Amino acid sequence: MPELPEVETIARELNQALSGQTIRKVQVRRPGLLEGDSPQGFEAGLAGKQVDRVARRGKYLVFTLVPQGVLVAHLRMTGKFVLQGGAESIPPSARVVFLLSGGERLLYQDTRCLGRLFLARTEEEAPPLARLGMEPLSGGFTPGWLAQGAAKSRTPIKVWLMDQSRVAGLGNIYVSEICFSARVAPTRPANSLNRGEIQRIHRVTGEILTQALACNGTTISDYRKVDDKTGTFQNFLRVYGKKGAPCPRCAAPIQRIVQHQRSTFLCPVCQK
DNA sequence: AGCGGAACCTGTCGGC
DNA sequence: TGCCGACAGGTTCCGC
Repeated sequence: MPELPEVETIARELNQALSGQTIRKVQVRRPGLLEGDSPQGFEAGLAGKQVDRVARRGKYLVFTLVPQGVLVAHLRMTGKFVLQGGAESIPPSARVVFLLSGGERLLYQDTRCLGRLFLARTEEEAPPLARLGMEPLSGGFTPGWLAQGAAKSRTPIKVWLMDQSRVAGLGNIYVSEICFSARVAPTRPANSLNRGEIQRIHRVTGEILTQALACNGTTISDYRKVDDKTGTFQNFLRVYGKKGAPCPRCAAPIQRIVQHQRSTFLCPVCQK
């Protein structure tokens, strides 16, 4: 479910709520979500650790622990972290329960159980993080960098932008929106984009992610903030999920196609 | 290197 | 009402 703006929103809220808190006890109710550790090893590795900070890398959440260790989480499609008071009842979709020293509980909920949690000694030692590419809101994400990478690949630009080892954090919703705003057909081979098109992709990526972040992300069905509230960027989506609706630029009907087994939404008239 | 397809899971919605 | 297939903010693995 969540892409960069949603994961960043969650990371900020978790950082605010958890910094300085100690994890008293952990209950793993769905062992299949863990990578590497047994439930016992995972629970033992976290009990008594203090959360120093929570940050985002790509679509991963990284909890830095004191005295040492990191907890890494990927929410995949339906994962969410929710804070609740100790008196509330724990819902069945809570797959991992973190009991905090302050009496609150942090729930990892995940209907589809596709998410993954694991422990590592350091962020550098967490293999999936090492494979991530450029952060699209970082200074290194420049038109020049984009042009150089795209020039080497015949992969459709939508699929190229979603490859986490190239650009880390973009997913199905935002890439459809980026291609639409940049007026580039998502099926275009990455190496066919000219300088102006690369520059437009670069510019609108920053604009869209920044605006989505200001909206606390996009809620279509599952995504919730840590306080269980929704994001609001869905009100600004221009093509995602809008098959048949008039294009906001030229009024032609928005089309849905499938790329890489995922839905892509586009305007067949004004995206070239 | 790169691409397509299946697998991992569960829930919901639309059509017949 | 009920069943069946399609679809869902993602990633990884396998075979060609």
